[in-house]
Amino acid sequence: MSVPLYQHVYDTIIARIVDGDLGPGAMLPSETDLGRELGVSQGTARKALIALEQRGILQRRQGRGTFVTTTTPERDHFHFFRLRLADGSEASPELESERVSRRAATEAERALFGEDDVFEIERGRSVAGRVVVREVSSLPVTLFPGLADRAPLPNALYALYQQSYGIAIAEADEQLQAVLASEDDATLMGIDLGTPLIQVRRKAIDISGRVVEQRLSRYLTDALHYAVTLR
Amino acid sequence: MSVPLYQHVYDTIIARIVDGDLGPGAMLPSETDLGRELGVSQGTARKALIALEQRGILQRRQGRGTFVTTTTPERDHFHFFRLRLADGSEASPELESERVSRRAATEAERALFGEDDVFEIERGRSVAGRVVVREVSSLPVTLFPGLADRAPLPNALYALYQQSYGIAIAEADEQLQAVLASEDDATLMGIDLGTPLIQVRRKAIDISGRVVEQRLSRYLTDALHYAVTLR
DNA sequence: GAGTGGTCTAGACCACTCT
DNA sequence: GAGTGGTCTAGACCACTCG
Repeated sequence: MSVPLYQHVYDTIIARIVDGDLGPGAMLPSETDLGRELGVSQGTARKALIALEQRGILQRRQGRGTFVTTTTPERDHFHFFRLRLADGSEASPELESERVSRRAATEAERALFGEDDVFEIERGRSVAGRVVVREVSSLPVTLFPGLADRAPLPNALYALYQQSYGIAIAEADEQLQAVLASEDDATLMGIDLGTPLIQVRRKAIDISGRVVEQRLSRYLTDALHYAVTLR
Repeated sequence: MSVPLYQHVYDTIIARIVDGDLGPGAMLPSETDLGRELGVSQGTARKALIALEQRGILQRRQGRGTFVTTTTPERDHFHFFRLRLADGSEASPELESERVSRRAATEAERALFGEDDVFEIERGRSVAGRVVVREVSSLPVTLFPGLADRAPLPNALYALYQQSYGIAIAEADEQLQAVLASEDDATLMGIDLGTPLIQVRRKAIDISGRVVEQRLSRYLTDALHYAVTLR
C-alpha cells in the first residue's frame, strides 16, 4: 500500500481530463459506480472526488452529480483576477485593446516552456470606463495551435484555453512589485508618466502541473486594489 | 440532523481553544477517545480534526498525535509575510525600529473593534541590511492588556498574540495598492521621495472570527517581491 | 420515485513514533 | 509493544434534484 488507492482514483480522473475523455462540464459516474469500475469502495472513490473538488477541478452538488469544472468567464475573472473595488466587490474588466503576434521565445521562455516560439498577447482592460490594466501574455505555440488566427480573443483567456485547447488552469503563482508607469503605460491608461502601478508576474499552471502561460501585468490601483486572503 | 455531528465536534474544539482549555501545542485526545467523549464514532471525530488541520488550527502527525498549532515565528513570517527574494526563497526580516503607543481609536477602528482606544505599533524591518518595510499596526486595548509595557516587542507579533494573549490568527485579508514614498517612508528606508512602494492594508482575523488587528504596511520591492499563489 | 451526494457507523488493518 | 493517525471496507440512512 505504498501508494494509497484513493490516489490511484485521483490520478485516473486527472488523466481522463488531460486526455480529453472528460471534457469541461462532463458528468462523472456516481461514487458507487466509479468505485466499482476502479475496484475500490464507494468511500475511497469519494475521498478522491472530494480532493479533486477542493482543488477546483471537479464540482459536486448533492442530488445532481459530479462534474468537471468549466472555467467560466466568471470563475476566471473572480478567482484569477484579483482587482476589487473599494468596497470589496468584484471589478468587471472589459477588453479595451488587443494585439496578438508570434515571436521567438526569450531565453527564459525557452527554459520555461521548452519551445522556440511563443504567441504574445498584449491587452488593455478597463473598469468603469477607465483603462486600469495593461498585460502582456506569452504562450508556447505548440500547446495553442492557431491561436493568433482566433483574434480578437475573448475577454476570459482561461475559459478559451479550456474550451478550445483542453487546457485547464488550476493554479497561478504571482509576484508583485511596485513600479512607475512607463511611456507605454501612460499612453494606454491615460495617466502621467511615473504614476505608481502594481506589476504582476504570473505563471499559470494547468492541472497536469505544466506552466502554460506567463503574464506580465500592470495595474493602476488608485481606485481599485489587489485583494488576497492568507489562511 | 440539520447540523452535522462533525460540526459539533469542530465547534467544541474551537471553543476549547478560545477558552484556553487547549493552549498552543496542547495534545488532543486520540480520534477514538474524542469520539467516545462526544458521543460520535471515530470516523466522525476524524472528519472534524482533518477540517481543523486544513484551516491550520491543528497539526496532526501519524504515530504522534494531534496538537494545537503553535504560531511559531517561522510560521508567522513564512505564511503571513509574503516578501520573497528574487529566487523565491524566504526573506527573513529583522526588526530595525519600533514605537509603541496608546491613542484614541479612529472612527473606522471604533467600528471595526468596538473600542475607544487602540495600541499603535510602528515598526521598520530590514532584509539583508536594507530597511524595506514600514508598518503601522493598531489593536484594541482590551484584547491586549499591558501590551505597551512589553516593548520592545518580539519580531513575530502573531506568535506573541498567541503565547501571551491566547489569540490565534487564522486568516489575514490584504488589500494592495501602489503608492509613492512619503517623506516618512523615504527617511526610514533611505530612499528617494516618490519611490514606488506596495501599500498593504491588512485585517487579521482570529480563529473565532474577530478582527483583532489592523495593519498598514509599505514595502520597498526593488529587490524583493510580494508572492502569492491563487488556486 | 430513482438517482445523486452527504453523513455516520463499526470494524479492520497498515504505517509511523516513541519508549 | 503500545498508542497514534492513515487507509479501506460494507452498509445504512438522510437530503437534495429532477423528471
